[in-house]
Amino acid sequence: MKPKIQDVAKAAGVSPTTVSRVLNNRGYISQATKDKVYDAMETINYIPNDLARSLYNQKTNLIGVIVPSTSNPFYGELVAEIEHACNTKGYKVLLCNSLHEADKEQEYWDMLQRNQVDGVIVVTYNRGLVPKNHAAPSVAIDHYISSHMHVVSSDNYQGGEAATQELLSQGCQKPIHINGPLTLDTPANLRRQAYEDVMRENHKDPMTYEIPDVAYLNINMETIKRIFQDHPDVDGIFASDDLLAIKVIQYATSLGYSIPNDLKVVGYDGTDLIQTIYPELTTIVQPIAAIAETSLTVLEKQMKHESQPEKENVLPIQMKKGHTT
Amino acid sequence: MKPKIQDVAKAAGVSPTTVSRVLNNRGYISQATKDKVYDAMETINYIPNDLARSLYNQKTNLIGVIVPSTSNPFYGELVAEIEHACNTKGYKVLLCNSLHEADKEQEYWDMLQRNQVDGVIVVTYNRGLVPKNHAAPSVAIDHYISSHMHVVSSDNYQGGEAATQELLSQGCQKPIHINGPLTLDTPANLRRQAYEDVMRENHKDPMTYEIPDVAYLNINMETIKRIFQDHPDVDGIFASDDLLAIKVIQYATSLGYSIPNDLKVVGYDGTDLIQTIYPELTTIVQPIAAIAETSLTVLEKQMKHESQPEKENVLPIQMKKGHTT
DNA sequence: CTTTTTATGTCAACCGGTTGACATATAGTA
DNA sequence: TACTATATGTCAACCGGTTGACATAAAAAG
Repeated sequence: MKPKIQDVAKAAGVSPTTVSRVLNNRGYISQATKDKVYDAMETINYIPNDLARSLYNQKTNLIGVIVPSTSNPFYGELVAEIEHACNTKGYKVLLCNSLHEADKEQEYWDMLQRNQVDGVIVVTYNRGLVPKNHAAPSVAIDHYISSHMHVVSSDNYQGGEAATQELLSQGCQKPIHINGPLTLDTPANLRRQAYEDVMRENHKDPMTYEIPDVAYLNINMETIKRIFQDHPDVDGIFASDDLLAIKVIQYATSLGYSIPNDLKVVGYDGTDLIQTIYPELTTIVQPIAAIAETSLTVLEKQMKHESQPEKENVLPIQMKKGHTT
Repeated sequence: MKPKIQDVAKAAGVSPTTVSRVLNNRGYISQATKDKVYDAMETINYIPNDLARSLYNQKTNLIGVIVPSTSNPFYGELVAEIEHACNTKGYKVLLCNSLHEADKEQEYWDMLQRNQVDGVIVVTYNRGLVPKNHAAPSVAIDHYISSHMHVVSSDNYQGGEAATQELLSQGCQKPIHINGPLTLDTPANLRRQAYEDVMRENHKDPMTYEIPDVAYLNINMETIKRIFQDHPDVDGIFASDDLLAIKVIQYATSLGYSIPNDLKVVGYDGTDLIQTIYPELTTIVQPIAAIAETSLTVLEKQMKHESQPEKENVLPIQMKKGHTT
């Protein structure tokens, strides 16, 4: 049997209460006793049971994180940053990959609640899933999950502006925007809005294509092909994520387009990974670490009830100019 | 206050024991009572407390997963597959990113034990860290952590053979191997061994370079530069992972080498991501999903004590021929 | 030589759910 | 009618650690 506090007490020749006092730094304890207790814990290999502690304390230090999938580099990096931020502050991460499936998201929410998580960070696509009785602090990254949930995102409008202006300033006459499904109510739609606004400001007709499927890596090449069929004279593309941008570049290159001479391409996300293996890509860099930290801060504010966090937290993006524009 | 079993009992007009019986399908319960109980749970928004359950049951259904970082696509995909396998079988994943730091790994092991995880899946680099008293089932992926820990890996020797033979069969006279730090005691070193064996069988001198640092994405370009300085006539490179292979290709291209005419390159890992954005890369594909599933199976066998799992589980690799060889 | 402060022990309740033992009552069956 | 299977209740112990109340005693301070 695993040693418990009783065993430590016996080994150290003190009472269980004293052991608990040592462990929680409560009341008066002499250094000698502390040493005895720690020695005893060492010799009998005592490991505190956080389950029991959490049950009594009504605090688990668990944070649930729901993302589509860590196999996508953006979410992989985001999760790594969230986990890092959590670890720094003593929280532990329960990881959930929703795979864009609504029922999975729902199951994960329930699971996290059953496990008494102190908070939930969610990057997910399906609205209205959050149980109405969900009392745990929660924050959504880049998505409007429900009207009363806090949101952290990067400045998608600014990003859309920067991308579009980059294409125009590089001389594109007919830049096209490709985005994900607009049925999703996400701040990322502001990227498209910004594109359209900038185009109109420049007296150009915005032209957008929509990728119907959000399934990861299952990028619908049909849409990309259609763009080049419809507009062989396209000279600029603003893709709503880097993978899409790379797919566009590959397809365009296969058609004989020279990048950036015939066609300029801007991506979005700017993960370390893509920047490493595709450094030539011009892209809008999201502040992933800052998003992670801000999300946790928002959660903590909710937990401590001390100050009401901002409903919407928007973080600045950066443009990273490569050789594709 | 969150509703508890007592509240459900009151709302349903039954005893707490009956509610528990309904929840755990124990003893005799009439359908009518079941319905009453479920209805009551619904109306008062009851959510079972898994902490309390786990405490009594001595089973948390938590699996600890320690990887260097999910920001690396290989680990990102591996974690996604592990989480998926766990979810399918009712386990939950506590995620730990060790960042290759020994003390972090140690802390995570301790944390996982305090949280009473049912098992640990670890992909880590530092030997001898596992607490001697670590009783929880555990399995290492691709690394020999301690002499008595079970290991799951892909067939690294076969992978090394396949990669080297591919280069030779494509006419390389002087293929060079680049690998990670050999101080790490990992089955991945078999890749190098296989390379050396195949070279000798073909009466060639093996030539290997070692990347000193394991820090992610912090690939030491110095080593790559040195290879081309030392051997401008190099005509084949077998890199021990895809990112390294891509870096080599980029550098070689910048020097004016034409791939695959002047230089052929084989990578390793074959993640979906790299296959998507760099489909031209010839690489050795690790069976990531199978590794994840096997690891969990090994853990489960240990948990159930029913059958002793194999000490070492080696899964077959596949070569994916692209246009870089 | 009191009065505090420090140090430790005993005991029981509690966190929320589970389970075995035992009691009781109704419905179905031999 | 007697027997059994079904259905539900009461009660207490337990999982492992925490905490408040209270007692006691030695050391430090006045």
